[in-house]
Amino acid sequence: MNFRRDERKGWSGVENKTSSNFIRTIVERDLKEGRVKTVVTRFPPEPNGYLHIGHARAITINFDIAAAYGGRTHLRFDDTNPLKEDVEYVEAIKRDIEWLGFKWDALYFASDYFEEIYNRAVLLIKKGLAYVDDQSPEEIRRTRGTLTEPGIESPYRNRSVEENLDLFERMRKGEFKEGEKVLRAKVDMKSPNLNMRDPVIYRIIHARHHNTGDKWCIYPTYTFAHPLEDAIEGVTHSLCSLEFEDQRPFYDWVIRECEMESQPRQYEFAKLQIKGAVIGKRYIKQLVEAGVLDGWDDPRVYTLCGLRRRGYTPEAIKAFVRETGVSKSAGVVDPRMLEHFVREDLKLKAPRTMAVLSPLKVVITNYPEGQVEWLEAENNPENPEMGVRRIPFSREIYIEQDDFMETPPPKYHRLYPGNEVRLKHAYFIKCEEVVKDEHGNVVELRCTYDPETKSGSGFTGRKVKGTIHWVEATHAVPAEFRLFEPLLLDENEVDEEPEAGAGEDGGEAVSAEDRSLLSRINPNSLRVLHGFVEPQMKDVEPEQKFQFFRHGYFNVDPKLSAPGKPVFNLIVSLKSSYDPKAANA
RNA sequence: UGGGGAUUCGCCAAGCGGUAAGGCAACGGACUUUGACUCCGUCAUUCCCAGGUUCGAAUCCUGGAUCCCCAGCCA
Repeated sequence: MNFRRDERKGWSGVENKTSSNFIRTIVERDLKEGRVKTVVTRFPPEPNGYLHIGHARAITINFDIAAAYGGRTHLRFDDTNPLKEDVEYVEAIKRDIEWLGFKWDALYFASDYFEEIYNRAVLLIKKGLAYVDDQSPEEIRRTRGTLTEPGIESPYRNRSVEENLDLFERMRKGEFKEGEKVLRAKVDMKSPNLNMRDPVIYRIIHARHHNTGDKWCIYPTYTFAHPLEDAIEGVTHSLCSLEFEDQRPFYDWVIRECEMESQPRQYEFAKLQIKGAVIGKRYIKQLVEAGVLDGWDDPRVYTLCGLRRRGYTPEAIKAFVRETGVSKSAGVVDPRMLEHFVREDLKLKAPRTMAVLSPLKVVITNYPEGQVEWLEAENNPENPEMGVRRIPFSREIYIEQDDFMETPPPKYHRLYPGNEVRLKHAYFIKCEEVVKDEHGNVVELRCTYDPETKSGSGFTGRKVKGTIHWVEATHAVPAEFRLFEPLLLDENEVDEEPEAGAGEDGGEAVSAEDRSLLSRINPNSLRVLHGFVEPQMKDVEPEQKFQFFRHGYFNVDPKLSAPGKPVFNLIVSLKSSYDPKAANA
């Protein structure tokens, strides 16, 4: 075995690879042809919620592309709608990006550009390419046409430049009510692309903005603001998801007609979907309110704070996201791929320790009463640099209930009456007697040990098929274990917001979909067990990660764990080729 | 009878006219004081379908099929 650091993989064992993709191909071409000198990308979240694994992918793609070609990546809060945004989210988003390990080269707010964006709108008006429309939202919708029919031009479409300028300025001054007037780009009401049918580029919102306060009461729409934001910052490659493809012609129109010096280009890639993942804001909110989840950071949910609390590492998330690639075909990834990367990352990082999740008492009848010996145990056989620890052994220990069967199926090589197994780091023990309560439940095992078989003694007299873990009873630290299964019974990802229907944003109306979501919840998505861990685990730190021998990787829950009262979240179980069902069959 | 995209192994995904990378999963086997890890082996004569061009096509052309997105003063 080689424990030296692998340059490509680092200590985590997670490879930092990135394969070829269509965006890299484009960037390389742009660099080669000289269209672009320095690659500039951006991650532009709206501060209206918590980041999830899909964002982690967008973040990684943007930072990786820039890093690969010596460029820069900006973090830009796309805060053009004061109704939805809050500083709480800007802080949470920054924290999550930093946790992932990315450093933005610059941080901006779209709202910092409001004056500039306003001036570009004025330019459009002066060029006869934008007009103030007095139609109501309903009228605008009705006259937009349909997918197959062209739209109808607004009666206000041909107002004079002077009138438009005056009206737009008065909009800014707050002379009108919300919905009374909007500024529209004058493009083509007959375009087969609905986004070109005179899109609204400014609307009136009398609300306090988290960044600009009450300075503005008109706000640019995404459609208009985004290309300008990109151009102002000198973004060269504006990467977004597939649903914005239809938006690209207008994006280019804005850059051109607003006479922006910088010429960013938009490219779209498919969003990442994970089978069974719950990431939708509305759903999580609903499940928190219903008491199913205990917050945005519930370990069963794929928000970054949830994954973090569960115990997923940034390295694992990034490796996963990179392995997943970038393409234009919308696929659904198997969550086992993510699991693979945490196991891979934690393999060398996480100390091994023994934890009994469902204890069964074992008395070693031939071991002297009152005697305690301290055995040496390696902390990570795959990474000897992690050293050793001492663990107590005595007459009474706990083993896992699953590691004993009174009438075992074939090929069961754990404990059963008359069988001998090895206690990890300790001795062979043999089950001599089964103690039951009045209901016939097994409550205790009486075993004998063989002093000859002590671990490390070099004993080769005979072999046993099974090695099981255990915790010495008198030094055992009580601990809580939280085991997770997929949140949903079926495997469809829940990400997009459902049709708002009666309850617009934040509305409380319960739709049929909402009800059906509750009925899809896996009742076993959370199981809480109470067992024991080794004595040195008493003073464990939040977010410390361990491999519980023969179980899996666990994370110290930062919310629920308390000094002396550790609570562990199952990150991912170890793989296993042992199938109890098959064995029973 | 609108427009824009997609379609390569069970799942992601390279490939860009020269004869199908890789990862996940799965399945054999070796090793094993984790039924883990590791190791070794297997896993697309075929790229949605049908024609065509070419010495040669997953890659080019023609026609068709299926799926996704777009009618917010959301982003």
